[in-house]
Amino acid sequence: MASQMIDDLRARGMVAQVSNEDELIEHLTSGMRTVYCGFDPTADSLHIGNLVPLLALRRFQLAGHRPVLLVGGATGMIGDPGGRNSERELKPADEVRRSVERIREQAMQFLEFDQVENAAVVVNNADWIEPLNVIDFLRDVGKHFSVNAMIQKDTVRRRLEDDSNGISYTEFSYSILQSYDFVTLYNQLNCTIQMGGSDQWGNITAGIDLLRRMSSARGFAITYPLVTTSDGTKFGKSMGNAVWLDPAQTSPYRFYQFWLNVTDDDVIGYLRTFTFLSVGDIADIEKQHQTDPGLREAHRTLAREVTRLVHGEEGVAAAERISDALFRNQLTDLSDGDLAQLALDGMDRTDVSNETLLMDALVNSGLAMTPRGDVTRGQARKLIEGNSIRVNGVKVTDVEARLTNATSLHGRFNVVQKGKKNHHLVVVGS
RNA sequence: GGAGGGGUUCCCGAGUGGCCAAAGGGAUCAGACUGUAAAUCUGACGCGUAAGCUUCGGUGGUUCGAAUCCACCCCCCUCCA
Repeated sequence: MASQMIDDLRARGMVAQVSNEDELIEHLTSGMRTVYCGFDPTADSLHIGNLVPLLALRRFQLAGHRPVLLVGGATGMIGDPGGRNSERELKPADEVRRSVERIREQAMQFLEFDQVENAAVVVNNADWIEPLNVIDFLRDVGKHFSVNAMIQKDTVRRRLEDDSNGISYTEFSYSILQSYDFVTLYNQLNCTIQMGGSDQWGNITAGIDLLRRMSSARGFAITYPLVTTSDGTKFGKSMGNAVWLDPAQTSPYRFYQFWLNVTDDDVIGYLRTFTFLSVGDIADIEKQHQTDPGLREAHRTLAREVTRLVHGEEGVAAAERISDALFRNQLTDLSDGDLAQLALDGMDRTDVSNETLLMDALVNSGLAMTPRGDVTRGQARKLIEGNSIRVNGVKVTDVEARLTNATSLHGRFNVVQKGKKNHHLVVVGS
């Protein structure tokens, strides 16, 4: 069962490195184990990149192990030098605290907490790191770390070798804190396995070393590859913005659309990583996809499955209602009620008064965003003159065009479209 | 504290007195093609309808004119102490 679990993860392309695989499999097979993964509060919401470890923890739980979700209330104050080529800006303390709370709540929906013997646990490393005093920390923990070894770690070395960026002592210390987390979780919860992104390998193995020295215990590391896109763009960005799990920041519709628009080369891999469909089922979908990629069945499945995981069945329904209305139907066929429903479903919406200039509507709705991220009238003008705007399915190239009750669907609705995929519901008042 | 190197528009990176709103590349946005895909081609890419206005770490100065020269300050990197 448990050894199959590693095999399954591997088949899904979710294993980058494993420490001592044979022993780890034996370890996982011989009982319920405790696995932890840390999340630093770098923002007040998790984003789809965080989905990988979150779902991996769930996979462990489904396999009978106990997942521990660590929120980095303390380490988030420091900043991990891993995966970065420049020093992090420190976040204000109260901002970090707020993020910790939000992230904790968001992450909890992916795991089972009640009524199972391997119920998940959420911890915050601020609970044991904040009480530390410097002397004790340096004597008890710091003593076990060799600076000679630490500067060999990839993430540190890269920063030491870079002549335009150094590394501060603060960030240099990050890995010590993370190691100490591992030891603490071992002592408190008998946690023996740490999971993280492949950029965490150095930090995790440092933890394993510390665990051996301080507690004479054996720890294991398992890392997943950082998600990439086949065309080299940054994963998890949609229109330049991160795709968040928080529905207030990324609506279920936009979330759904993100997955639906993944490039062909990535869709199968994402099905493996981001859904709980079996590897066999995914192979069938892949075959189908190769036969007729134009059908986009793989994309539809991916979008539906992941949206369901994050936003539930209702989120999927809302997202599909909007998608069908905007991409499949004739807008003019939609009834008053259909359009009202789109607003309820979370389609982006702006209210304007009768006789509003289309230009103003573009600005107010935020559609007139420059490549740089500002919303300007100039951009609104360029879009209209550049043949990029449709209102209710009809191209509008007149800068003077107005939205009025008379031109609106059912006297008030306007689906304003920028480019092919950006739709905004502009509702005209009286 | 000392010596040296560096801070240019979202990023990288040219530019060393006017021809610079600032080369080139990337990213991004849009148009065409298509399958709400990729690749490709085209256009846009500080703000403004325009006149013009605001940018090259900061503040002052030299000059008809500065991102470019001078002074002081701030920040980053390397080495020395």
